[in-house]
Amino acid sequence: MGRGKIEIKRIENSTNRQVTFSKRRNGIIKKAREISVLCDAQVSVVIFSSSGKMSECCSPSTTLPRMLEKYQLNSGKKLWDLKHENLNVEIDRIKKENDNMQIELRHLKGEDLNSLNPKELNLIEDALQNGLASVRGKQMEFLRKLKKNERLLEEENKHLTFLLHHQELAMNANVRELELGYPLKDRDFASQIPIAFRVQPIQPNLQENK
Amino acid sequence: MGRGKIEIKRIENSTNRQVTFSKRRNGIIKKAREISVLCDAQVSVVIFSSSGKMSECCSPSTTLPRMLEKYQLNSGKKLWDLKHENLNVEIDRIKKENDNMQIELRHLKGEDLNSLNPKELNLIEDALQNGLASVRGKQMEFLRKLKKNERLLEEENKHLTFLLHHQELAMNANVRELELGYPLKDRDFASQIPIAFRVQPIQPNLQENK
DNA sequence: AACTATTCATAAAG
DNA sequence: TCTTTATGAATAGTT
Repeated sequence: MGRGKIEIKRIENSTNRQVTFSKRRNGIIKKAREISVLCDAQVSVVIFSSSGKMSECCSPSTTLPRMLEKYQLNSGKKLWDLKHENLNVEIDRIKKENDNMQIELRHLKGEDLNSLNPKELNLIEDALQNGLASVRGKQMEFLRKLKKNERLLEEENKHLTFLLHHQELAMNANVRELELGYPLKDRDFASQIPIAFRVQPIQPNLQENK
Repeated sequence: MGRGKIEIKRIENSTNRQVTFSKRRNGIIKKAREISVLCDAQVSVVIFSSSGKMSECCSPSTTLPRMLEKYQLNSGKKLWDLKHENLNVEIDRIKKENDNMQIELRHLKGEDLNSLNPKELNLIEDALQNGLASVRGKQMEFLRKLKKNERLLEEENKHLTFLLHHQELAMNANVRELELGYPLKDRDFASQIPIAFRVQPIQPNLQENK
């Protein structure tokens, strides 16, 4: 169809190839639409050009996924089930792992022990003792840290209290001096000291961890 | 194309429809092959007739699954990923469960305790103590069962020994009687007693479980 | 992208 | 279903 017959083999001229592709692709898609209307058929066409550009066409009465579902049913070939298979295998693997851990956890919590023999019980006992030792070690560590912290804060508190006391004494002496020297001037100097710098009661907000 | 132009609408005559389907389907598949060769394109055609019969055609350079993979990449549309999605969600769910259990297990075994606060440590300590109590309870149960069993076996042994002893005495008396009555006949009656019925030393093959 | 000579596809009939 | 055949459609090469 055209000015002369052509041989069905790859068109070497790139431009020609591209043009022919475009024409024939349109032709195929048109034909696909026609058969689907004329013959009540379901058609799916997917075409990739050599440059990777995609064209597709699917009968309006269906969708590509539905077509492919039917395809699998009809041909027995698997299109995506291979991937499913892999995922299912993975799921099974993890589930098994899960079950094993679940059992181990239950045993460590002292559940479902009836199926175990004395040797297995001993292993679990050892694991529990080790765990307990570690946990208690960590607790002791915490306790030591807290106590050390408490001690440091107490010392700092003592020091601050001492400083405050001295400052107060010095200030009182100063005020008295001012009162003697300039009885009516700059009298409320103390009230100009910001609240934050006044003496506060010691309230170490620490909790003992027993 | 043919004896007169046709309108593109469903062919009502069933036979005609079928014939036209067959012809046009062949035409489309031929065209698909041609474009794939001429233009170095990848083509996939899937056609279902109204009666459900399937035809397909795919460029020899590829496969339908690969085409569909490319299709998804290209179009962003999901063909089978909906199912994958579900499986992946399931996998994630189980993996998360797995991770949580793994962490719990490690904590119970006294590992990775640094990230825990004292309250959490206490909870783990409690769990370990409960577990230990249960395990030891079960071990004690075992021990009691074994000891009880041992006692029963010992008693049975004593009883059997007693019976054997008496039987032996009775037998000896009998033999003597026989020797006196019939000095030379049926003399080795004792040697005819099967080995299994002879007295055996008590060997309780029990292990103490400490 | 449009044109056109030619081949191809196919509708209808056998 | 297969073949034939007249005719419209598709398209290769050209502009």
